[in-house]
Amino acid sequence: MEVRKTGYLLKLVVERLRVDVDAGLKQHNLTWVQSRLIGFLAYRGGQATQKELERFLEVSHPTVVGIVSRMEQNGFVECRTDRLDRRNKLVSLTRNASEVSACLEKAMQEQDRRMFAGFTEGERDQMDAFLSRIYHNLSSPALRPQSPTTMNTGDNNDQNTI
Amino acid sequence: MEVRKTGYLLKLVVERLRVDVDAGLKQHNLTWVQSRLIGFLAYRGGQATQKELERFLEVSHPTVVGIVSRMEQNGFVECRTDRLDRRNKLVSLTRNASEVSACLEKAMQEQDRRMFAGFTEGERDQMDAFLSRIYHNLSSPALRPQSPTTMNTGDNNDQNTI
DNA sequence: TCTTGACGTGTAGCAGGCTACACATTATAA
DNA sequence: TTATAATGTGTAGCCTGCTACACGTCAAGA
Repeated sequence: MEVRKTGYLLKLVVERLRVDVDAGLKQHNLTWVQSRLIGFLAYRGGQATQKELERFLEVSHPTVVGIVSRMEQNGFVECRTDRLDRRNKLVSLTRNASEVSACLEKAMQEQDRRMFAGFTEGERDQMDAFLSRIYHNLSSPALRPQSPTTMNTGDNNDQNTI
Repeated sequence: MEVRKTGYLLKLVVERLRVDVDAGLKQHNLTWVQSRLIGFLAYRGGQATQKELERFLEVSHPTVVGIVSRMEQNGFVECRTDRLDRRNKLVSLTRNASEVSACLEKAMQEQDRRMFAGFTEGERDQMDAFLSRIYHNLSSPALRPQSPTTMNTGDNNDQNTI
């Protein structure tokens, strides 16, 4: 049976990764994407607009709205309107979240260690290179004869340093 | 900033892959997982129980229930109770789905070609090997000092030939 | 100034994923 | 035979993701 190809293997690995990360994060009452949001805010000095979160997380804006509102409800972030541009909604870390933030960084490193146990430096680099090539293959609409849908394909987010 | 690691790169690639596949499948009013379900049923001669689907798709049973009921509503599958074991729910392809099935196989091959454009045979093999190693690293509970949660870690589905 | 467009956000509704619980049916053991 | 366990399915409720649409705010041009 030809169904289980590399693409599916990729999906399996990512799902396993998500489960794994979520398991470690459960004690903090956080999910993967939420922890990434906290990491980003911490890096940014504790504050960002939803638009910036959207670009960093690379998800749609309604998704950000949902995540932020849940995190606000759980006391991880606070929101207020930007006085300089009232369109912007400023999201900032609460004291509680800032304390959690340090643990998260450690947990991520542990995760990373686990994931690549037995890998040499060169193998990791090669893996990254493969993934980047695949990503770019899938991003380029040029090689795409089958369905010329005018989808989000030409999205100009490709300045991402992936 | 140390947030964009290989794990995240993996996630990005898979997301891109999903978007790409869904775009091609949209014309058939199907999603990725639905197309995989059809592929499996076709391979199985057109029929399987929900439990078998669950194992093949590697998702939870409520997820299967949702997918099957949506596909039933859209006329891709039909369901009936197994007379030999009334616990089983037999899911079978409709004539319509069988016709679509052939297109899907072709689309998947095209997808695969696109994804690995520029890869040598050896590089593909290496990629697969890397992914398998990562998968197993994440699956083994031995290397896991941080949170000894009694989660689904020890799941004995590891006879999967990944 | 006023209109028009761009931009950031919010809401509705959907698909796919999960856990936890409930229930019917079958298998097994006492 | 009957009680109990295992098995397959269903339901409730949650989170993450999407598209499509609506709305307020700011910017730029007429």
